[in-house]
Amino acid sequence: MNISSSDLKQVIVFQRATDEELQLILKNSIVRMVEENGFFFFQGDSANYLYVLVRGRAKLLQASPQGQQVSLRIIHPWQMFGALGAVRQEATYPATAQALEESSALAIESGFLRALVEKNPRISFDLMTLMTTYIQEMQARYRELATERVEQRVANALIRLAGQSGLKSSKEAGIELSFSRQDVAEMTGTTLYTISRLLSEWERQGYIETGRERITILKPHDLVRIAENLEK
Amino acid sequence: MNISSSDLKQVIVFQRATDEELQLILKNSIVRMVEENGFFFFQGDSANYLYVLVRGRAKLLQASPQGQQVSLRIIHPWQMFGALGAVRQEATYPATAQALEESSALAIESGFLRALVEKNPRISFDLMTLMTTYIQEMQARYRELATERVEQRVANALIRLAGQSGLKSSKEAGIELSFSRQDVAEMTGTTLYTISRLLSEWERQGYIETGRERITILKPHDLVRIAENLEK
DNA sequence: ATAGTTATTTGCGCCAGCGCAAAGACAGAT
DNA sequence: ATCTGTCTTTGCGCTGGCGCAAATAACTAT
Repeated sequence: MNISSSDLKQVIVFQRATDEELQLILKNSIVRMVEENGFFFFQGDSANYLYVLVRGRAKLLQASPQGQQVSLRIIHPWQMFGALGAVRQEATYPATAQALEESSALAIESGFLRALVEKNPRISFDLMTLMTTYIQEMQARYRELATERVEQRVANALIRLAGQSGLKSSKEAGIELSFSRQDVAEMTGTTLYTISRLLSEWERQGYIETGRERITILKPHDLVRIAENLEK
Repeated sequence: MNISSSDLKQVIVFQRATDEELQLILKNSIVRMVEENGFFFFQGDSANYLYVLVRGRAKLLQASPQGQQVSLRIIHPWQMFGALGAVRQEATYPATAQALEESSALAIESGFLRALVEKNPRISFDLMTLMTTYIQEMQARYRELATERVEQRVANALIRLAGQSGLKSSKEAGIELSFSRQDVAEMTGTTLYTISRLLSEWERQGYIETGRERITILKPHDLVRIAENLEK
């Protein structure tokens, strides 16, 4: 896998970096390949690298002391992950990054990134802006988890996923998502069983079509209606 | 209320600002006084100011479209709030800030802050570091809400509040917190009724003592035990 | 094909927590 | 001292969602 500096421009935080800086980033990083279900790093590992996904898909997980886990975010190509730990010196990753399918990521040395951020205020500002969007998204999801019922949370999660990763497959065929029931449960703070029952019901209603590790959204508008939950 | 530049050094993000910068900050800001239950800003307002609380206590709320609300954070003196909106140009506040008691805050013009951040990389870096702590806290609370039972979440919330705002009142008398049952419910994603029942039970057990808008922690260690929930 | 592995579905019983309603407690104002 | 508004408590019934268990379906490797 060869990565050029023009590829790196797809990373929001590097959009305003100079070509020299991009070259330097490439020089101070390595590509790591991870097979399906493999890990880029674990919660608690010392945060020596910041990653940019270049191929595949991954998820960011947080585990409770008892071992239950929630999914914080799905990572798509050219998105950064592990940046939180990388900003502060001697930090550890607050979450685990696991590949959903065979994936590759550029691993940039944390120390190098810190130096870069110090020298280039535009990169620093863009990274900060990215962080504000994370905070807002987490706040919104927190509110959702606290105030909304499972139906609405799941509808919202599917809508969000459709917007991020949805491939409009052959026309009329709907938006296809590749996630297991367990994955969706971890994203919405519920259980595998409840998701299975809910998706079955939605399939009966004709809103979606399901398969093994696959959900195809046929009627996005109906999901939006459920997410908004006008009646109580 | 007169604020000196040395007061401002208590603000984490301004610790490494120069005296000149601090003077400039004061020159570009005004003090706003808000009575109990009053608002500094509402979710959706255009984010023209970033605030630093100088006196009193406030909470940051996020409301659902149906009007239910959750508390995202309790704000104590010399903490910043409304910073998220202030970083990006033409943003709106993602949450509402309401005073828990008569409070004053320094309102700093967003545009001025943006300029300051651009000029002083240390401030920018410290602000970014502060944001990483918010993200981590929100992620941790999200996980907690998704995986833990009410008892544990409430115990955790009280422990957190005790650490932040707890006054060790007269020795042996425990740590006193001033929050209504409704406040605690909004912090933990549950209801007024459940909090009331739970606190009554804990009072019977002797862990806490309660009153109108008051919770006194007598046995912090027992709360920690509940929060950790070793048995299922 | 066949066997083994992993993902999904569904019946069933259960209970944590919700939320109404009404009573009680507390604090401030007149 | 009494009134008024707000906060808190508690009985009661209910239900959304959990989670076990067992069957079934779908994919993988031999």
